[in-house]
Amino acid sequence: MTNRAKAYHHGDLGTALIQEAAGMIAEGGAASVTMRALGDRLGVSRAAAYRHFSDKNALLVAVAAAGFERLGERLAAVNAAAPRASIDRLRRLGAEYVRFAVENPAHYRLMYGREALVREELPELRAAANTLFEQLVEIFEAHQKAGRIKRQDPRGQAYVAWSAVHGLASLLIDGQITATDDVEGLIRQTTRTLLDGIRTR
Amino acid sequence: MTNRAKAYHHGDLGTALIQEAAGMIAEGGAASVTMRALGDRLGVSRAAAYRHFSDKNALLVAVAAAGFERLGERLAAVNAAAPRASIDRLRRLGAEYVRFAVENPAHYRLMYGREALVREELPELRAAANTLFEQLVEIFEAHQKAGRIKRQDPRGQAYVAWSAVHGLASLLIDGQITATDDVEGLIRQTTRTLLDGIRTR
DNA sequence: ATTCTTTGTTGACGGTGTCAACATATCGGT
DNA sequence: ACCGATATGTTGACACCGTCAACAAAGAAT
Repeated sequence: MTNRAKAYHHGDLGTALIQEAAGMIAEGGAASVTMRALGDRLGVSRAAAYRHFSDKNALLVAVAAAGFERLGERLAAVNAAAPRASIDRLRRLGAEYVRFAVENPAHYRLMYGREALVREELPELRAAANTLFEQLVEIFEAHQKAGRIKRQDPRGQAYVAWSAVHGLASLLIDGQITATDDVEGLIRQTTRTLLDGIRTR
Repeated sequence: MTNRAKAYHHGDLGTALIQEAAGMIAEGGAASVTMRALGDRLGVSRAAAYRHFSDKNALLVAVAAAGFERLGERLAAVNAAAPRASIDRLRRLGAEYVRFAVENPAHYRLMYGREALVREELPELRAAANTLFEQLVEIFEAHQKAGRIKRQDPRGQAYVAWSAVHGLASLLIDGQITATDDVEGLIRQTTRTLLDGIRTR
């Protein structure tokens, strides 16, 4: 009793809503998430969610935030597994980033797109995205000190790298690249080209 | 009479719908486009559009197609203005691409995103996007023959380049890059890094 | 002039997010 | 053990949305 996590009638709706919504997004895209359908799936009425989230938008923001957490964990795992700060580690990070996006297309779109989420200030999401980005900047700074990559604004370098992987991920996700070709090869070519442009000669 | 363009009651609704919808997208995003609001703006009823487009989706597809046309024109202008096939021309093309996206954020999102447009086969859009991409591939092939860039699959090179500019455009558009910094500088750094990775040493 | 076809309007339907009013379950203090 | 307060869930209603069927009108064709 007083389980702290489970409470009241349903037992931690709120987190259940986030998980279920994430599942619906994975199955049918963000557009398939409906307050009514969501309630049905959880055996709860259509308005129940409003005791936990002010808005449908707020719920989706929470789902997106959970996505940032998962992405962060995967990148951290790569960081831990790869040999000490090397160009190869950068390559692996980029590849893992794109893989996450391709494996969770609708979720990734929700995280970074402005279509499904309202424009308002979303400090929660901004913070999550920023944390990831700042880590990337630090990695570039470390590589600069080690003399492996060109000395220039590391923030700019991070933006460029992020743009490349985000762009590839987006084009794959949105079906712009008819990706029956091997995706891994494309990822490899992208990271290699990018790092060739950044590393010292 | 029989003006061929203007006809019947309104006078070429259809193209008027496309233009007005494009205007609404520019002003308030794709979500602000509503059959009712669209009709009001054109002094026409909510269902009038259905004599010209089978669907709201079909209308948006037409708007997106018009966007591809405008983008194509701008890139063609750069192509015509820049000195004969040079690395600098590549740089200018990339920069112009990103500028178009930043100047028409919602329209660009509509063109390349999968959020507002339904997943169905959209041969019209695919053809428009493909035309642009194939031109890019040809440019890379020409540069390879001239020995200015590395000899490898030009299609892959084109994908990488496209990913970089598309990624940068998307991050800027969706407010992921707090772009109070000079955007032009970021564009320059991106294209320079990318080309450094592609060109011969 | 009459008919046909194209174009536009109106009313209606089901679906959506959201809110106010209501109902109930749990908690905290006594 | 009770009881009020609070947190949680339900129901009915509203406005808005895309879309369709039935209707009206305007131009084209004969």
